[in-house]
Amino acid sequence: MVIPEKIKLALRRFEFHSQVDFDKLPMRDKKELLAATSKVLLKPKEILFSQGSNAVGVFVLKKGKLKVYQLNYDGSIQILFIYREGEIFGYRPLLSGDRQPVSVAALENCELDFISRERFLKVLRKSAVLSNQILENMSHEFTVLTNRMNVFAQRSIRERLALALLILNETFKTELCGSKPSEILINRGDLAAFIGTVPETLTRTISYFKERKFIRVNGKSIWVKDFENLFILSGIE
Amino acid sequence: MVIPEKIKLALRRFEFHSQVDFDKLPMRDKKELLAATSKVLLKPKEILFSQGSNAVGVFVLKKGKLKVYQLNYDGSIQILFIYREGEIFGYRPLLSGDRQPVSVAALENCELDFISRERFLKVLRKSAVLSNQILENMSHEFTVLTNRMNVFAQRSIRERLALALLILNETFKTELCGSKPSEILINRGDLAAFIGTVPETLTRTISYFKERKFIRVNGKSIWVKDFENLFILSGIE
DNA sequence: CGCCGTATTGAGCGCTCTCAACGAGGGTGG
DNA sequence: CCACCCTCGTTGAGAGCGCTCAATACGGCG
Repeated sequence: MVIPEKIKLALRRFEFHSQVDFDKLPMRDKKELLAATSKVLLKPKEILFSQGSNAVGVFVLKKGKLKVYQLNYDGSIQILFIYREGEIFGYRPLLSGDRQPVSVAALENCELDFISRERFLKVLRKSAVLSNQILENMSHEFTVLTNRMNVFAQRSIRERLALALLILNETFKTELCGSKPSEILINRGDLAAFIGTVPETLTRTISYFKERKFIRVNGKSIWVKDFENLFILSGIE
Repeated sequence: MVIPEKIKLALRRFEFHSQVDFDKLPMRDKKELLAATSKVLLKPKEILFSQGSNAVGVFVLKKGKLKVYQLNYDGSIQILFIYREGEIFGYRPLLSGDRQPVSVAALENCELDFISRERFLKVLRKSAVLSNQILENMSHEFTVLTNRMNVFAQRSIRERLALALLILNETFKTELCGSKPSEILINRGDLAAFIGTVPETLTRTISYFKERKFIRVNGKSIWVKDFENLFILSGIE
């Protein structure tokens, strides 16, 4: 079960990897940045911060998965990204001066490092290596976001789910997986919010994929079986 | 005809302003950056660069309007942003090493300055002021993009058009307008591609707004008449 | 065992797409 | 100057996707 190179390559346009490598920083900067981090622990569904709040600092996700989402006036939610271990986030509103445009909550038990606004900005201002890494990350993420926006604007639910499953197969990858399909463990409501639909429609589309043996389902968990066909269905060329 | 403060404030979450202020740069950096720019002129519909090409440099739009879009495998296009005078763009793929994720073409006669990849990166690497401005810009644009993505994923065509018209009212603002509504001059195909629909549906929705006197239409041009109601309709709270 | 939240299945409807025809406007050539 | 064409915009009819509402099944937990 090896994912064809062609698919991996195309998927990169849709995958975040906001993984700043602190080891590349000069030792002095690294120490200053990481010296005074504080640990944050979250239980499933616990909210880290909410849309509209002021940005207080930067977080590094050490363990677990987070959802980043927006709440709409009608109560519906849209999940914009799902972060996995290693991801650094929360720096964008710090830099632009905007309020938090999103809310962040835990999908499972999470462990995070918190770096305060002041400390982060101080190191950023003087460290060219850090600011270059952030620039590089954000540039890529911007590309990813434009690609995803196109998908949301133009594609059917079936196409979006096909793509979402390929993305989540990466997000849920662990060392144990190797090249095997990941166990995508997420409840229907969250998955629906991620592809921008309602749980009923999602369930029907999942059944459609299951019938055609594109995926395997067991309880909440989903495994991709047929990467080729999901890729074709996703229509990302 | 004054736009209520509340609406202006909410719209900021959806407006780009990638306007790097070169005057804030140290004179030496500014000179180095701008010394060797070359002028580019575009006629309407002319393509500046295409999706998948390598990033060759950075552009500053001095005059005119550009569309930034993606072409889908089925031939449909999605306009992601519309740039106006003052906007700087093209630096993101330079920084992330991605290929151009988008194509750029002129909506009207355009005049641009071109800064080569090497020169831009050279100045960026040593100028903290420039890299901070770019960071700040990109952070805000990221926020805008997440907000727009949510709209595309969740909202009806009517809601999207209401929002699009409020955004374009800003994009098409000139000194002449003052606080008066702008003349939004864009053909139906492009406007449809901007809100993620087809021209037929767009026309019907425009008629709907026209009947209710939310907008005024003359040929291709559209003027917003009722900001309050369009704002409510857009559902961005 | 009963309860509550979550997932599935069904029925029906409305929005938006597709396909097709027609109209308006601008440019070109006779 | 007029006839023609080509593109763009509008209008109409019909179909299908995806939403809502409602009922039922499932599963973890007290």
